[in-house]
Amino acid sequence: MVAQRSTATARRESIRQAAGKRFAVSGLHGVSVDTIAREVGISEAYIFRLFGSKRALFIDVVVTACDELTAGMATASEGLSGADALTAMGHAYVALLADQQRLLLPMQGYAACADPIIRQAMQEAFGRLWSTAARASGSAAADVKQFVALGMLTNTLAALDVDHADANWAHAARAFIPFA
Amino acid sequence: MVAQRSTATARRESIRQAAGKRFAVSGLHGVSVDTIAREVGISEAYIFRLFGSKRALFIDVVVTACDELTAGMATASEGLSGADALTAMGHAYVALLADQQRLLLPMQGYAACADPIIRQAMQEAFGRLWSTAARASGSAAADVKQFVALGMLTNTLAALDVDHADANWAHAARAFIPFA
DNA sequence: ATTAGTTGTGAGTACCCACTCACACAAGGA
DNA sequence: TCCTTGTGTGAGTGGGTACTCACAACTAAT
Repeated sequence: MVAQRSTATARRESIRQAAGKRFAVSGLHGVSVDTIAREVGISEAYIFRLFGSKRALFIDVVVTACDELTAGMATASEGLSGADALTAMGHAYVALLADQQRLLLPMQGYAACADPIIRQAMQEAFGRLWSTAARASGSAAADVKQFVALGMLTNTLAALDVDHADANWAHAARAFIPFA
Repeated sequence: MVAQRSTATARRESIRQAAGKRFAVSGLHGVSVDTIAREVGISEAYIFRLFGSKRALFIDVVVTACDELTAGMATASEGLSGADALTAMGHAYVALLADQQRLLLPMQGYAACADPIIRQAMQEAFGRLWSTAARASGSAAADVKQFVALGMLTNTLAALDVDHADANWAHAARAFIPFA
């Protein structure tokens, strides 16, 4: 019973899509490989053939999400510097942020850092993000840290689903979001 | 074979200790109730008797950690207001932060927010933290958000174990920490 | 048509998990 | 002495989990 043949490359991509969606909300240990396989419409065994292990798939997906954020910010700040660059990156961040998955995946990556191999990968990805922000903005280290900190707060608010929460603090938190 | 009798209250407390330690690094799904039970030196069954479910234990431990942070900040800022209050709370945060567990537990709570019951509890705990910061500092909403954002960044850096990382961005990140 | 390479799976294996329940042991009061 | 109350567990149950492997089916080139 073979529904539809595909190339390994294309399969890998649909697996990444489904895995990203699931890992983002449930984390590494909150979803089984079989669940992801069913969503893609293939067998569990084939995921292991294509990615080797659940951990490898997780790292692939999470690091990609981080690097997309980094790349988006680098593009946005091209030709700018200092506060202008940070503002531009902030806008880029907000634009990417419409897709909550991109915020939740890094957070699930941080949460899974008990595993040394995942931690190593996350340190590198976070380092690229930080360095990109630092390079673009010039030398104002304090601004960079505030910028990255706002990003982390945004991740947290996404996890808390503050958009659908109704409380005083939630309104206050939402109000800040377009952080330029 | 009964090693040592104890009161339920005391048992609950040692379970919270062990569970906090494990949940902090591995998250809700990264550790089994049996592992925690062995660490305490009791049977798995007794944990379920005392806490009802793994989720209830997780919420208990994580929300307690959040509220300890909140309480610490409230105490530190007593009698102060505005920037002074935020500075005092920052110092209090740094003091509590020596125990990384207290930072990692909230983050594991955010990461587990796919579960609506956990999300509800985390929203409330986060709301108390935010409101406390807001009340203490007066009305400068922007400052409050920056303050909370730095806290979130600190959580992330703890997860990444930046203290033991050796890279340019890691040095820069560490440099900021005593954020007054 | 045969071969060789790639895509894909069914059926495991060996173990782990949250949770339950009937029951045991201890201690104080009547 | 019995009885109640609270502390504690052994032995499950039913289902899940990551991962493996022998093998099938399709495709393209010779």
